[in-house]
Amino acid sequence: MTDPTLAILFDRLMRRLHVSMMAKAQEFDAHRVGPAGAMLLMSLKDLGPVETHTLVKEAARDKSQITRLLNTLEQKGIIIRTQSKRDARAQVISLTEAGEELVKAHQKAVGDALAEELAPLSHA
Amino acid sequence: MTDPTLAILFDRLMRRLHVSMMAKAQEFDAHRVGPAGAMLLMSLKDLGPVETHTLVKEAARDKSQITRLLNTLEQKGIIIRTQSKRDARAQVISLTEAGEELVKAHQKAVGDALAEELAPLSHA
DNA sequence: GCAAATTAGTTGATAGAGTCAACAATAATT
DNA sequence: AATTATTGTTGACTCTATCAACTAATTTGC
Repeated sequence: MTDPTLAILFDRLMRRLHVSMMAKAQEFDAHRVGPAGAMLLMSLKDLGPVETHTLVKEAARDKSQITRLLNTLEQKGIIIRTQSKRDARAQVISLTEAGEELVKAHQKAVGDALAEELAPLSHA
Repeated sequence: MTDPTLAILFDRLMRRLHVSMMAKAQEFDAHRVGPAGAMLLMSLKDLGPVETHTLVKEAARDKSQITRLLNTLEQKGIIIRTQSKRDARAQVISLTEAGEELVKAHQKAVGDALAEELAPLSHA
């Protein structure tokens, strides 16, 4: 068994990160994808074009939620869905150019915010 | 700037923890306080009896939500609110005996789940 | 000591995220 | 070939988050 207060620390960290990001959202979140969208985009950036079910596992969210997130991202021209050649049921999700731009901004913002939040904890 | 993928890892960890806890909830969450309630109880256990605003800062949640969480916990006999002597506006929140029992079970469950989730990551 | 500003906590309204079950289409199993 | 599992979508519902307004009490600044 691990110290359960670790979970509290992580929870608090993520919460602070969340509010910190929301506070500065207008600076980088031009397309208003929100924190959930940002996480998904960053995963997509790391993984490269992948099928939806891979994103479901990666993001540890319900598949229904991923569907809906992808819908809004697609409408905004941030990702595109293409038929998978391997599996006729599946779709391959890719970042558009606009998506690539956006995800860079998000990565920077998250990285900066994380650094801010972690700084006071780094000696603990 | 810190590596933003760290945020994805934390997010995923907390999400997995969440589903893991929900899956086994009937084993320990007799009062059905849910994940949010569990976190609050564990904070309260760590801090000892404190005024509400301290919990607000600790949990990094909106105060309105803390109020509502405390309402349900109070109704279930898990916490009690007493007038603060220091400040007539404030209340001191304490765990009842039932609360103490419950929080121990939660701490164990969170600790175990965390250990499970961290195990495969420990060499990364 | 008193008006103005701040803080503690509650309530209401609304939006967002999570969960769960059902479903159609395709793929894998045996 | 028939059964079973997987992929992704939709609908319904609950839970969580956010924001503004409000009362009451406390600090602050003059």
